Amino acid sequence: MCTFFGGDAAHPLGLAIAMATQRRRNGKGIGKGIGKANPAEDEAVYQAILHALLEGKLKAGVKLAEPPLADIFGVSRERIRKVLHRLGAERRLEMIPNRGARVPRPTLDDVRSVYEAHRVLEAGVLTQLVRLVDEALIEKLTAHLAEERAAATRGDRAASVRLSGAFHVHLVEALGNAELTRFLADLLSRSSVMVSVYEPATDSICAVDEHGAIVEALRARDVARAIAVSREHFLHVESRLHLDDDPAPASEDLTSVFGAMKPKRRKR
Amino acid sequence: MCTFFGGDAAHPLGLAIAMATQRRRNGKGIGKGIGKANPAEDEAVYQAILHALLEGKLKAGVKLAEPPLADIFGVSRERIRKVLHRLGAERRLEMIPNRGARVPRPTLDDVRSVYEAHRVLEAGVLTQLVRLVDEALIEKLTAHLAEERAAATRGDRAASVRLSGAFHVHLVEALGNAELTRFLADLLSRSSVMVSVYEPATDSICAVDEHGAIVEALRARDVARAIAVSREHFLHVESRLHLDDDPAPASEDLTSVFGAMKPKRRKR
DNA sequence: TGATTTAAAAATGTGCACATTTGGCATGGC
DNA sequence: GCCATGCCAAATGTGCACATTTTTAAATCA
Repeated sequence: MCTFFGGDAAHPLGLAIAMATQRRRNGKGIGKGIGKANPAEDEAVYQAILHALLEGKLKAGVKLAEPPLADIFGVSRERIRKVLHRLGAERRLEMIPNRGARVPRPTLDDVRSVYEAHRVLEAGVLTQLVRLVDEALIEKLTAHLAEERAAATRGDRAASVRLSGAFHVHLVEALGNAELTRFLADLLSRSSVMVSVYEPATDSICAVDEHGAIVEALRARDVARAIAVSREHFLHVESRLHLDDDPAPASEDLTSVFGAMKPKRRKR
Repeated sequence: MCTFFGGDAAHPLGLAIAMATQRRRNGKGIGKGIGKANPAEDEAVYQAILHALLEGKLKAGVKLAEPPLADIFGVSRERIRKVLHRLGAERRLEMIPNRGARVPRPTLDDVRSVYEAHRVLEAGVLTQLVRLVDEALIEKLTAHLAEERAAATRGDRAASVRLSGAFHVHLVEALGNAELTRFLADLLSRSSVMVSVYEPATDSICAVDEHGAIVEALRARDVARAIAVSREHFLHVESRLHLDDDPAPASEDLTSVFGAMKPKRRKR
């Protein structure tokens, strides 16, 4: 059932390969010449790893060593190092001193914690939203519901998952508060990593009706009902969480994960 | 009125100076000798700068250049650099490419956004809390109220400010959700920086009664009332926000801010 | 054979030497 | 007198050469 996934738009992978190819080859000989200023390069590597993480291509527990990544992306090791530490600061990677970076292996409690946080947050959001709700918002949400339903009947599971998460994003964004929006995005990105372990997205769509009930309560400006429905919705999702029995050895081969990008040179 | 300030306990400044003094002096001559592994050193510098930020010693807009900081703390520039970038990733410092780090200068809207986020979050927290509230929690909160009142009558403004923030921390912590607790801590730390610009803490205590009303509503398990009171409380605070007319040139002298710590050697 | 020790290889962490960029200041032109 | 331009000092960014630590493998011993 509904695994919430943040709605990222552009896929900067193409950008990554473009920048990787255009790297200069400097004679490594005597020439001490160095400092190259390319801020886009950092960003491209960052986005590539982040996307691999969000798309679940990087399985939980996988080690992200610096040398192979530097080789794959065709950049210096410190470049990789900086990105890895940044992802660690954002709590998207687990950094252990002297032992490198790993994709976090969340416990079941961690997952529950994230879902509960989302549930509590949305209760607050709805409380505030009933004060601001207008026809335009209702229409927007209704249109979104139609999209969800369409994807569901069409059997497009990927779209269903995406739209299901987007619904909740629409709710917070309606408040127009950057802090709250960021917080939700944080929760969603974290939950997306968990999918690979506790895949709650086994059976198909079930959320559309519940989402519709929330919109209905909003239209009626019935705070209590909106919160109650939202709560039930989340508890419903949480109850479906289960440990994936077959941990799936998790392909340790980073090259296959980032294989799409063409580095200066591969392994040799 | 009540400026919320996260309840930090230990003051790792002593630690910082201790580590600064015990730094080795290596002959800077030919000896290429290098790599020293001291994880506590990073942490000490990080905590020192963070605390200066949270305590408002670093005024908004101040430039945090690497060389002087490296000199003050007696560590290498890259050490400082790493810490600065980390603080930037946490959005506590404003990082501009090729132009270094500055203490952020939040707009009035930024401040309002933070307070609004706290307000919305607390609405959600209270919604969940009325389901879990028990005698133990009520007693704990009541005891806290007594502390607040004591500090107020005693005229201890610093304690009042600290306890006022701690009250809201107690509320989220009661849920036992790490994500939510972290989010609140984030909001509080951000608002503390804003105090230096829009000091909302001009007049003394006013929150104790409002805090008491929240506890009262919790005891009665009256969600609507709890949220309403909380909301009023926050709006009350927000309404007192005002732009500080006299921006106070902001002592650009970093040495005076971090003067407490004894480096290997000062300016010379 | 299995567990322990030891040595080699790989990976992480850090200071340093640069290159690049920015900011300030003086000089010169209008 | 004021703005534009060029130059110089300072600050930021980055690759590299190490040291340190961890991990892997081999070798030794019980």
